[in-house]
Amino acid sequence: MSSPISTKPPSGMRDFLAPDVVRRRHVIAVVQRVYESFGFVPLETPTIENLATLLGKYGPEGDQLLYRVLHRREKLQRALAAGTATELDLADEGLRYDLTVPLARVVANHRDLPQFYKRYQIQPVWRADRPAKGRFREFWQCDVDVTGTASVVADAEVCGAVAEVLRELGFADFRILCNHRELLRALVAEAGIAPQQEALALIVLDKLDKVGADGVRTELAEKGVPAAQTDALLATLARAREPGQLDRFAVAEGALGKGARELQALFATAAAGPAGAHLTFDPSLARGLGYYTGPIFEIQVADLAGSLGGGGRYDGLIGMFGKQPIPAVGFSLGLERILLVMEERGMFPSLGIGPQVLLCRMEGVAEAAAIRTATALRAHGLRVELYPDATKLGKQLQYANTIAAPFAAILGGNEVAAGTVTLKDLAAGTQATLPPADVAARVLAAR
RNA sequence: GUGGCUGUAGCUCAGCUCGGUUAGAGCACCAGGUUGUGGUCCUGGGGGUCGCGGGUUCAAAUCCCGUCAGCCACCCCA
Repeated sequence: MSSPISTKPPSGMRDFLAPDVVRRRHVIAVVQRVYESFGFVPLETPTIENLATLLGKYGPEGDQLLYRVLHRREKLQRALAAGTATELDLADEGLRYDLTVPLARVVANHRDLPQFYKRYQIQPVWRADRPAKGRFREFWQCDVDVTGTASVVADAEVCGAVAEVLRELGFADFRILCNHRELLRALVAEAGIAPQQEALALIVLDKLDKVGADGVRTELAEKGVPAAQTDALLATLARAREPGQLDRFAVAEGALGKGARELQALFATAAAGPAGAHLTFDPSLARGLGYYTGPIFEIQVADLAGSLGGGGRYDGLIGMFGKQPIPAVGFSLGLERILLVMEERGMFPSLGIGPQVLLCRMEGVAEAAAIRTATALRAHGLRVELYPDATKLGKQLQYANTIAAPFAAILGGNEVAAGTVTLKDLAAGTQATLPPADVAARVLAAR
C-alpha cells in the first residue's frame, strides 16, 4: 500500500488545495486590479534564465541560493568527463531568483518599449534557502516597477501602489520603512569604517532592531571593525532617528545631503498618495540585495518577523546588460507573507467556489437524462456537480454534505417525466419540486 | 549557515522513562442498520515493514550510533 516514493513535495514547496488556491487568487486579484489602476501593464517571463543573466546581481549570498539547471546530454557528459568540473561548467541556466533582474533583461532587450515602462509581474520565484515560517523555496512575488525615469514621482507611485493593495486587503497598521543607500554609505564612511568593510557593516546594521546595539558591537568586533568606529556609527544612527534629523542631513554636502534630500522629496510627494501615512524613515534599514542605488523600502507589520515586501531604486542594474544605463525603481510584495498574516488574523472573507448544487440521480434514471438536467441548470448560471452513480439517495446526500454543497437536486423518474427537479435545501431541510429555471432562481437567491 | 524540538494509520496523537502476546485511540474513509431523503446514533471493515540504515539483545516502536525529513528560533530575505 505505502509507496516507496515520497509523496511529499520537495522541501520548501507546497501543494495548494482548493481553499488555498481560492485565497491566493483572491489576493492576486486585488493586487492585479490595484496595479492596473496605477497604469501598470503585465509582463510574464520564463521560469528559467541564463545563469549569466542571474549571476552577480544579488551579491554573493544571492548567487549561492540560485537553483541551477544542469547541462543536458553531450554538454553534461563532456563537462563530467573533464573531471574537474565546477558549478559553472555543469550548468548554464537557472531558475529565476526574483522578478527584478528578468525585468532589467527585458528592458535592455526590448528597445521599443515605452520610455516610461510601468510593468507589473505576478509569478513564482525560487531560492535554495532553508525553509522557515513564511519562507519557502518556491514563492510568489507581486512586483511593480517603473523604468526610464529617475523622477521621485516613480518612487512615490510604486510605494502608493503597494500601500493601496495592502489597504484594500484590509491592512491598516503596516509601515513602509525607508532609507537611502547613499545616505547610509555616507554615515558609515563618516564613522571611519573602511570602504571594504562597508557592505559588512550595512548587513550587521540591518539587524540593529533585532539584536540591539550590543549585538551589533559584538558582531562587528568579530568581523574586525574597531569598537570606536562601531560606537561612532551607532551614535550617528541613534541621532539619525531623532525627529527632524533628516532635515539637518539635507543641508549637508555630498552624498549625505543628496540622499537626505531625495528622501525628503519622496516623503513630500508620496504624502499626497496612499503611501503617505505609512512611510517611516529608518536610518538602519540596509537590505541585502546588491543592486539598489538610491531609496530603499521594506514593509513591516508588528506580528511578522520578516517583511511583507521590499524594494528600492536600482539605477545601475539595467546598464549591466551592456546597453545604455536606464534608471528604475520598483517594489515587490511577498504573496505568501501577505497570506500568512491574513490567515493568522482571520482577514479573509468567505470565498466559496465549490458546487452550489449536487445533482442526485435515482435508480432507473438514464445517465443522459442527468447530464441534460445538469446542463440546463448550468445554463442558468449554477455550479453543478453530478453524482456519478445512481446509488442510494442517502449516500448521495451524505456526499453533498461532505463537499459542503448547500443544495441537492434530486432527479427521479417522476421529475424526468414532469421536466422538473426536486431541490433540497440541505441546511434548512426543506425541499420543493420545480422546473430548472425556478431551481436556479432559488439557489441564486440564497447566496 | 547556527541552536533546539519532533518523526508511530490519510490527519491529530497515545505507547517509549523501566525492551517481552497479534502496536492502539479519535477523526476521516468504506459497508450495513431493506423501498426516493443527509447531518446524530449503532455495528462491522480496510488501512502501519513504528522515517531510513546500522548496532546491542534470546527479543527493539521502546536502548545506542548514524542518516534523512519536518517544525521553531536566529541569520537572511518576499
